[in-house]
Amino acid sequence: MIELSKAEFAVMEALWQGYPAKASDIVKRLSDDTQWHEKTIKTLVSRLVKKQAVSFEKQGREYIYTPTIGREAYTLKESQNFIARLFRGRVAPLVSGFAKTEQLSQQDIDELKQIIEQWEQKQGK
Amino acid sequence: MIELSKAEFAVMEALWQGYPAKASDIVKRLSDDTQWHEKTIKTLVSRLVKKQAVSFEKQGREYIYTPTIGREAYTLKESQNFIARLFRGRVAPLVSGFAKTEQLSQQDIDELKQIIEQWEQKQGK
DNA sequence: GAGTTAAGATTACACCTGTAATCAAAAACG
DNA sequence: CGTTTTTGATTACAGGTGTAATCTTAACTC
Repeated sequence: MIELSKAEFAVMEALWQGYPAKASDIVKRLSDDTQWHEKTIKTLVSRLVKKQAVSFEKQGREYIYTPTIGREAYTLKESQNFIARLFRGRVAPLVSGFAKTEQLSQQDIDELKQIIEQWEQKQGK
Repeated sequence: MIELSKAEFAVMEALWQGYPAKASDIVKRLSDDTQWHEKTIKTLVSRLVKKQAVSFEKQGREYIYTPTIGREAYTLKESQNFIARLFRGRVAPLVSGFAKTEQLSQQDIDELKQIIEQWEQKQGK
């Protein structure tokens, strides 16, 4: 699997926001959230290209970048790894921790209920 | 917050299994799961001491190590960070990913139900 | 066309990580 | 006691990461 550092992931987020995108677009989007220097961002983009998390096409003197992996797929993989490492693969203990520290919103609860319902639907035949 | 690398976390796991513990105990426990050289483990323990994730007391020529942070507290913090970074702080989207890829067990569902019930109890006054 | 930009490529550099090997000293062994 | 062992301390070293600065070169600007 492709491994992304935190900074690299942040750049991917900017790209996932809309692609294909020019480096300057990515820089612009990231300036909203970070103080990163343009050079820093370009470095990160290069590393993403090298890792093949991002592909590009030349257009004039600029490149147009496109993510090669989807956000959903990536975050799912990462989540699996994380949950495997910290909670032996089971997601409930994590949610439990959130519950104990009052970090579940009504919205979370509603969504969890729906997830359960769907799960039981599929299960129940 | 104290930040642990993956290898350091694995050492903490071994220590959390039972403490205070001698280095040799930690080494023994880790041999079950890893191929790490004793020297490697000692290095990691030293780093943990430096990071103040672990304290020690001298006993003869050995040290007796004790974690300064609890597993629950640490994994909760880590989870919060993780969920904040990947899912804007909301836990449901993670669970949803697991559901979609059929990684929820009956046990998970049962536990989630219970979490919800308790949440509503507390909420409902 | 000559000079100026500006984009990506290359280089930099300190700190973190994984993964030990070597060193110093105290303890155990005979 | 002198020797061997074993423990923690110190040193090592390559690859990853955050955070840019410098270099090259193709593309605009006049």
